[in-house]
Order: sequence, then structure tokens, then C-alpha cells
Amino acid sequence: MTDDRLTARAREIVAAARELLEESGPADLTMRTLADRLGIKAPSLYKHFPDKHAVEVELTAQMLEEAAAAMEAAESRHPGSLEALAEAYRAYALAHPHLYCLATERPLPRTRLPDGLEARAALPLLRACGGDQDLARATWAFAHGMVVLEIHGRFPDDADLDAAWKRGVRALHP
Amino acid sequence: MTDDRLTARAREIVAAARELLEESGPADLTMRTLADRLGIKAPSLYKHFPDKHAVEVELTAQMLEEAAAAMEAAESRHPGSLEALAEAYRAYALAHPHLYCLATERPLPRTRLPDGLEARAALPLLRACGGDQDLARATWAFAHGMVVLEIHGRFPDDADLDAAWKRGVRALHP
DNA sequence: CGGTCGTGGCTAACGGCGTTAGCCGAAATG
DNA sequence: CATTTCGGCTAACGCCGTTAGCCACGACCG
Repeated sequence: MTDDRLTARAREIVAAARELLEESGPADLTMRTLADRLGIKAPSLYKHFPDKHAVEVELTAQMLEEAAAAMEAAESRHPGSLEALAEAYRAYALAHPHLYCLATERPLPRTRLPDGLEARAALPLLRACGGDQDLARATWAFAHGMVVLEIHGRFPDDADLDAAWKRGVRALHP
Repeated sequence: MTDDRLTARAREIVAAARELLEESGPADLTMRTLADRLGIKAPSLYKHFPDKHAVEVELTAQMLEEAAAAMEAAESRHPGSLEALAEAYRAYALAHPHLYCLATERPLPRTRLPDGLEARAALPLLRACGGDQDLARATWAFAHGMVVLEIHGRFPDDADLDAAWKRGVRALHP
């Protein structure tokens, strides 16, 4: 069951888009460079996607799905450990910084995402917070903030981010 | 002393850019619309700034300066209160969402910012954290995460964000 | 077996973007 | 009065996303 929401060709296009994004960043993900990588011309892409944004939505869905899987894996290795979840979240985001930002720095295209994906991604953290939604949201905000501030070079160069992560996790989950 | 880093005309341009950004968002902040608003043609802007990014850097500096002022005001009204700082941070960011994102969602152009501005913006929070840098950074990440997730509509529509803020502040500053 | 039609390429082109080159009038400066 | 500097201008370049319209091929049906 290989994502029947998309044709095989559409999946190839998304895969190429992802390579381009992760290798070279969002500025180099253009319809022309994407087509080049596939050996076709830019207008042909519109036979498979209505516009560029639709391709980005698929990348967003991939990121959400993989992040959810990473969190679930961390949870099953260390049940109930918020520290393990935080580590997994940080590791995934920093391993795919461009993808993480693309998926994160714009409104969530909820109606175009697979059903239940958003909820699935949020579940492990909610469980680790004992069902406390407010705490889960605060913790998510902390983790997201740490990741994007780090990706964008917002912390001082000599900042000890491991220590800040530990301090935040400790405060949020005593 | 009205910012001698810029000529009077350059300041007018930045002011127009800010209006445009706050009214219509980043997509409508183009060199052509900016020139239009000033009654000139786009190429004339390059007599005052080397490129568009330089204008954005000035907007970033404005945002940093105003956010620092807002935090300092909150601190002087409620010395030592992390809750008051958090409230001020949130209120400022949500009052200027486009400006906040523009200034925040890219690397900090440190060398082109006024000396000491970055440190000044960080100081009130650091003081409220009793000098604990790790806690201050974790708290900043929490606040930034809450703000950008809210701006980008990432939380469920029915999420109680006031409660999540309170819960986070309480956990980080018991 | 032959016609029809959908699929997935193509070229040409449009309008908008940031930006550059080069011109020019007016104001300030010697 | 001469000269330089300042701040406008037009024209144009090479990108961008996107559209229109054409065509080759393979599948499918009578």
C-alpha cells in the first residue's frame, strides 16, 4: 500500500522535489529545476500537480508522517520518557532542516492531508504528558522553538543548546 | 537622535515597507509595490539600499528594538515576573505577525544590526530567569514556538492557547 | 484490425519578480 | 559660474510560476 493518493509518476516527482529541497534549500526548489532533474520540461509537471503548492503539500505530508514515526519509535523504546521524545524530535528536525521548515513555516493544509495524520503526530507527546493537552502544547512549542531558532542561527554561536534542551525538558516534565 | 545609520529618505522607504508588510503580508512587499507607495519607480530604490534584503534587515532591526522596548516596559511594571514578560512578548508578536515572522524566520544578520541590540532584547528575560541562561533560552524557545505556531494556524482551531501559555510559564518558572 | 481517446510529453509565451545599465535634471558645492 | 552629487527615470535582463495549444503514443472498444 504505497500511498494511493498519488500516481506513480507523481510520487517520483515528489521524491525529486525532496532531494532538491534537502540538498539545496527552498530557493532552489523551482518548477524548472525540478523538471530538469526528472529530464522533462517545467510545464509537464502540471500534468501531475495543479501547482507548486500541491507538491509542497505532499512534502509536508511526508515530513509529518516521518516525524510521527520517529516519535512512535522513540516512545516504544522509552515509554513515557519525554526526554526520549524531545531527542527524537530534535534529531529528526535537524536531519531535515529545509523539509522541517517548509512543512512548518506556513499554515497547515489540513484538508489536503491524509486523515488523522495531524492527530497521529501529536499523540506520543500527549501520552507522555499524561493526557494534559495544555502541557503537551507548551512542550511542543518549546521543542519547535528550539529547533527553528537553532536552524536559523538565532542563538549565540557559543550557546550550549544541549543544556538549554535539558533545562527545558526538566522544567516541563519534572 | 533619529537613527543616524540611515538617511531621511531611507527611513521613509523603510516606513513604507513596514506599512506594506503589516497590511498585506510578505508576498506583497515587492520592490515595485514599495516604489509605487512612495510615488517613484522600483529602480530608484537602489539609490538608497543595495538590495531588497537590506530593507528587510532594517525592518528586522525595528522589530527587535520594539520588542526589546516592550519587554523592558513589562519588566518595569512587574519586576521579576516571567508571566508579564510572556504576555508582553505574545502581545507584541501577535500585534505584528508579518513583521515578527520576517524578522524571525531567517538567519539573524548580526553584522548589520545596531551594536548591542540582540543582547538588549534578551536581557529582561535573562534577568527574570535569575541569570540562568539555559532556562532563559528554553523559555524564549517556548514563547517563540507558541507565537509562530499560533500565527501559522498550527494549533487545532479549538485549542485553548491561553491555558497552554499559562501551563508553560508555570512549568518554566515555578 | 482500425478508430478514438486519454496520458504525458513538448514549445511559446505571459505577467511579475529582483536587479542592472545608462541617462538626465536639479541642487549643492567649489 | 562650473562641477559634482543626488535622486529620479526608462529599458532591459534573466529568473519565476503558470497557461495555451500542439502532438506522439499506447490502450481500449466496435
